[in-house]
Amino acid sequence: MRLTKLPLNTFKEAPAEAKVISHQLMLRAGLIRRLASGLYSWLPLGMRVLHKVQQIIREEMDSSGALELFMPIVQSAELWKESGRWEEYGPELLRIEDRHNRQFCLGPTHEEVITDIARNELKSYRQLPVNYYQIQTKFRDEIRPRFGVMRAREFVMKDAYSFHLDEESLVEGYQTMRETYDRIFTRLQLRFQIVQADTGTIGGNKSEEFHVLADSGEDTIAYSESDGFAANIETVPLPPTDKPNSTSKKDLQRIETPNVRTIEELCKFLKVAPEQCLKTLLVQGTDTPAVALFLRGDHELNSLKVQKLDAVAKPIQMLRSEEVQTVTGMEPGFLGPEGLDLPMYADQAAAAMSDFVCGANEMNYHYKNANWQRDWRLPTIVDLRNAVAGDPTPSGNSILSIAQGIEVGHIFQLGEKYSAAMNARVLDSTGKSRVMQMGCYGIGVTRVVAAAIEQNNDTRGIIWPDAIAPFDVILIPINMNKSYRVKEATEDLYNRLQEAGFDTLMDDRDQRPGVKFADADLVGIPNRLVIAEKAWDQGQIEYKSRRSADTEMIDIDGLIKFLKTKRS
RNA sequence: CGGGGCAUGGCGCAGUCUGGUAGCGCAUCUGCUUUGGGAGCAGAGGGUCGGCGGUUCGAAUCCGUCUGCCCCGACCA
Repeated sequence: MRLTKLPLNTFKEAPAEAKVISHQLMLRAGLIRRLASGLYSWLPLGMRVLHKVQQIIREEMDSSGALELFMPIVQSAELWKESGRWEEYGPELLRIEDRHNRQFCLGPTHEEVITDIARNELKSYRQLPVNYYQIQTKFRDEIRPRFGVMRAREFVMKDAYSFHLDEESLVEGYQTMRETYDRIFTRLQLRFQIVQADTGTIGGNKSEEFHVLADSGEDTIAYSESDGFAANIETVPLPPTDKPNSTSKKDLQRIETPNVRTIEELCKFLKVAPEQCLKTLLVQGTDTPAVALFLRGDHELNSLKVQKLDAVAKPIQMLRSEEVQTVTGMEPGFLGPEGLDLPMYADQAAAAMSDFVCGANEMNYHYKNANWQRDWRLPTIVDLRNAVAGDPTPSGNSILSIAQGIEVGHIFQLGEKYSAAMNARVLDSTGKSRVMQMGCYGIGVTRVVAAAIEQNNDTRGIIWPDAIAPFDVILIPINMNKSYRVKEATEDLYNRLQEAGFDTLMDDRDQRPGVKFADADLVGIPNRLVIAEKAWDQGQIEYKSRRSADTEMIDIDGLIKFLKTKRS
């Protein structure tokens, strides 16, 4: 590709709307443009990257034995009613009507459609197992799209669905996909981690997520290398802690704390650590206006764990400030265990506290040196919090570390959730009709691009992994317009590189070298060749890897061979 | 949806408090010079100041309202 044939607008400054580095760089380098909130166009340069990612995914899916197909984005409401998700899915499902007032939705995922296909096409156990996949646009009307393509409303996803006669086959198929994903993300040259996960709205039994490790990731992962354990933090169970010794000699003190509402303010005001504070949260109850939850001040509520409590209404909802007032007569910020006539649950760590600080259930007052049992009945003790660094692993053999991750893949053993609801059956070898077992497997294709940039960038711009770079090599001629020899050499080199199978970009623009270098760095092409008269006359060319700071001189004769060693 | 902020040429911003007919940098176009890390000079084009309504002799600026976007919380590939 000649740069004079590729309209490329790069920006020195990132648009103000972009906050994370991948979003900024994708806009600056001219990969994507925003149409509306959560909707992005992919420009030609970005499209090349997207294609390379898709190509790798296709190759690995195909070689795993999966079969590619293509399903509509627009799906009929009947199918969704059949699976029960028309009601279940909520406002994230964009519902539309056609001219005949028939109801449709934009597919956020394709379980319903594929199950419909499967029940029509698959009749016999002899046809199983089957794994269908597609690379398609999905639409989810996210409450808050953000970070550009990383959490867009419209995005490209590779989704695969496997069908099996029995659970054993499902587990086998799942394992194959797990290995396939491992190969895909390895080929994409991403640093990733497989973690145990919750199944969320998709449903099913077992599921694992593939996370690209990056500080900007929205998910938190707890792991221990020595223990071989990794899980999404929301799923990590925590072992019981020791019970408090209720033999404290300190007296309960009531202290005036004017306008001190948050744990942070409380710590500053009373000069105590968050670990000594008790946090009281009110969530909506199933049969009661509220349920009180107690956590240690430095801990975070784990909403999945909370939702397992029967007394808590699902989905979990924190009481709003006014609701807290109606229920307790108190503003949140001064809540505590004192005299609360509500179902109460204490996290294990909160229950183990002694001589703690907590709200006095009276405006502008807190208690100090509070103790369970002596001062108030100890609530039901449950596991309510997120793990933090230093917590034990479930095996108890090691200690957890915490990292941020971007979820780029998710694999599920769905079981019979959809096949049973939609009556997808086959005959087994005895002629008996059986509900098929299903697995489903997703990769966020557009998200992978953003994740790759999050992991690979510097102050100058993107540093593409070789496997997904829009071009392998960029040619930068110096003074091409003045020097006929440079022009000729560049053209010649361009042809030779293309023939040798390198995706080559030739910067034939009439620009100063500085501009070309800056754009090459910003766009992040892995290999750069500079053609200058003097060196060329000596049979040499300057090479620089995007990843390294230094240049080296290469003999032109050995150039192609040299570049091949650079290609992984 | 709740809380906070922003909206001025393609991008980044100033001007708004204190009303007087729109400006800077980058980008774009033309010419000359320049040519190894985002060049210099000279010139040019491009804005109903997010929309609507009001106050005023006069509104980017004041008031009302709507819309869009960004950030913080619940969703997810």
